[in-house]
Amino acid sequence: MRTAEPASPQPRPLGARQTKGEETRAAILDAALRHASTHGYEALTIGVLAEKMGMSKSGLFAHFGSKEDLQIATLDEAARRYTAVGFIPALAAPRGLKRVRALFTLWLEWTERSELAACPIMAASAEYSHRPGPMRDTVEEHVRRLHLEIMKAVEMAVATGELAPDTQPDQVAFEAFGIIASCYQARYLFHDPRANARALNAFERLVASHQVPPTR
Amino acid sequence: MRTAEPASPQPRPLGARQTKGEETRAAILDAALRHASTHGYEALTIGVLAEKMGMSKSGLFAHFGSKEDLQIATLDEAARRYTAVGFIPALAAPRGLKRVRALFTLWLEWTERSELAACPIMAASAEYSHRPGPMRDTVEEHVRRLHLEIMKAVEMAVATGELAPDTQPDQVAFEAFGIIASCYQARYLFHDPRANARALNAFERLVASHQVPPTR
DNA sequence: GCGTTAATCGAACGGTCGTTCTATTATCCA
DNA sequence: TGGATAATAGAACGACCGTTCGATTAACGC
Repeated sequence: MRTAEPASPQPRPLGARQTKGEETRAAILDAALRHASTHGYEALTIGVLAEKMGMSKSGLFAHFGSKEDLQIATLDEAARRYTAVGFIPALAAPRGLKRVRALFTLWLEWTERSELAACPIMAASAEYSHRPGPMRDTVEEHVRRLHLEIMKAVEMAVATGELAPDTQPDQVAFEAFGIIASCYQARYLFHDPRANARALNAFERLVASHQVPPTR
Repeated sequence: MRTAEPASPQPRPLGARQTKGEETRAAILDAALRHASTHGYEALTIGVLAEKMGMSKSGLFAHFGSKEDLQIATLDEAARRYTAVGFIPALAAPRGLKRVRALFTLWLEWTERSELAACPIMAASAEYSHRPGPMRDTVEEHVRRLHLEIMKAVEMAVATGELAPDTQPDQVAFEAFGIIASCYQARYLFHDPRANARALNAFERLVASHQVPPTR
């Protein structure tokens, strides 16, 4: 399926100036990400992207070994941005419930903060969860990693005594993912202006149900 | 975008035998639904479908006015099946919490009961929620209808006194959708055998949090 | 059974797809 | 600044896309 191997050039020494090629590649991935987040990863065609970038098909193609590599690189770029915009900042919150809350709220907001029309990771999850292949493997890895991070944050909230000791971190992560997914549906399919409020409401009820009861 | 108008033939008088054309069309929609539920609606190409059916492209095409009509007809067929398999049977349960529960569990199971690889409605929701057009409008209508039905069932459970009077039916529906979505992700992306158990667990916690407290 | 209409086929259309070449230009390091 | 190399362009490929059309075959109502 793939051709040669121009896909990922060696990472340059840190701090080195960006090559023209790296610059172009980054610009392509930016356009690809925006396009994929509204039209899906399968709609990432070389021709459309090349026209959007004002360059030739073959010129654009040369930055990636194949269309599949372009798709994967776009998905990886999405994960990189989420990590930078929605995850790392949440680690500034102190361990425990505050960090869990920070993770959730940033997660809700990162799409808008990144000026994307939708969450490109959840979109990829829906698009590829049923289709074996490298794209499915990649998105599974990214989503699984996020799942684990949420579980870790919940575990710490149990350790600090803010959440009940019988809290099941994986169940909490499962339900948190559901709230996010439903929020996206309310936001984008229903154009419901109360989508975020509903999500926050659901999250607070989720947390409250695991908080250590005052009596007993 | 569309050609003539062979799309939907007049509905025959009830009980009349099925025309050869209607039969073929139904068989096409069956194949289309199975294909779309794993590969997405955008992957519903005339050529692939024709080969799957063992007929010519133009022969298949003649049953629909355009590719878009085929996609919409496939989505409508999905909704029709869900209604028959996952919704109507739930109405056999008595009004109140039992019916809410029946709606939820059937909803969880209808995909497997229909031998589909995924829920074609949630898949369509994810695929088109960001893309204006007839497909988006159609899926929005179907999902909205389901949303309303769940709200109605919850309202009845409030009326029977099984759920607290301050229960917000739309919030419950919002969270129920989330649980279903997360279940699908766990099932299909993670291959988590406990996906259904997690979903039922989450649903029971959702219901319990709205049940009338024994004291107070 | 026959005539009419419905259903299907086969070939062809202009387009776009991903990909491969070769040639040309731009960038970068010594 | 020159010479090696990276980046891009252009044309072409075979394949498939959705769609049209005219011819052919099947199904149906009388």
